[in-house]
Amino acid sequence: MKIDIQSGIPIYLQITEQIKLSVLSGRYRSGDRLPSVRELAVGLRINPNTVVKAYQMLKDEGITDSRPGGGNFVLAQEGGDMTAQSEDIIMKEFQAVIDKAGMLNVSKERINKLFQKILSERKG
Amino acid sequence: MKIDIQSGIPIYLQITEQIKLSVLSGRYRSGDRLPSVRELAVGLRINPNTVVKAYQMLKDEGITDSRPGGGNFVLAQEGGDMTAQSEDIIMKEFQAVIDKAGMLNVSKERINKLFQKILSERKG
DNA sequence: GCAACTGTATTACTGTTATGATACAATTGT
DNA sequence: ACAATTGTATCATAACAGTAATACAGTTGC
Repeated sequence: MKIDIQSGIPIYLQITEQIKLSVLSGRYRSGDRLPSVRELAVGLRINPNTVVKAYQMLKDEGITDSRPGGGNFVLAQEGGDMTAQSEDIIMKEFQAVIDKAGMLNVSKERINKLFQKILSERKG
Repeated sequence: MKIDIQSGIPIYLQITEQIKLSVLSGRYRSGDRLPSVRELAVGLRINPNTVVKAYQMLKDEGITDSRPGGGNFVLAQEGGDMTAQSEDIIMKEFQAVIDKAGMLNVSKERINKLFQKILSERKG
């Protein structure tokens, strides 16, 4: 897990975001245990209370559950087609970038040109 | 100009961001006067001090200049190919979305499919 | 000249984010 | 049983974001 202190995005949100992505990608599966509060705090060199806040949010959103002495565990994501959820996220982000490109007067053709250039550099 | 209170992004950053984009797009040209501090504050229904902070940042970055009693004016952007700068911004954002799609195990072909779907819905 | 506007400065208050230290109760592993 | 680890709770501190009210100095327009 990576935290960007400079980004201005609250650390606890960066943590929840990345764990959500990990669940969507299958990196975390139902029943898996997250790193303990103190363990993750040391690993990221942040305050344990910040991790607590992130874990509390995940619990509130029904993504994980926790037990004192036990840990934080990923819950089964009921009724969710993870592939569809992933693609929804990506499409929304594409929409935002395309909108911004429009504001900057970049033509549709040029947008596609730039995109293909970036995509072609990607492996897989 | 639009401000999203819910986004979590500081208002003064949203203002500087949008004015920078307006300069890049040619909507604001060298010598143009920005809305006055109070005027913009009323228009966006935010505190004048928040606008002051945004305008101060633009001044610090050499994008505008200000005179008491006068206003805030856009400075000529020396040595900058605005088209190139715009495309740089867009490409970096595409890169980020493609990276995230990769983390979510979306294939290169599928990424392109999703992108074309969004782009085709765009006019222009 | 003068009123109305401009940017700028100061002080005070609230809420959020993050850190730091400490404590307690429940689970785990041996 | 017992030590170590776990989540949880509390209190204090600091920095930042945003609001609010007020004041001052310079420019503009009539």
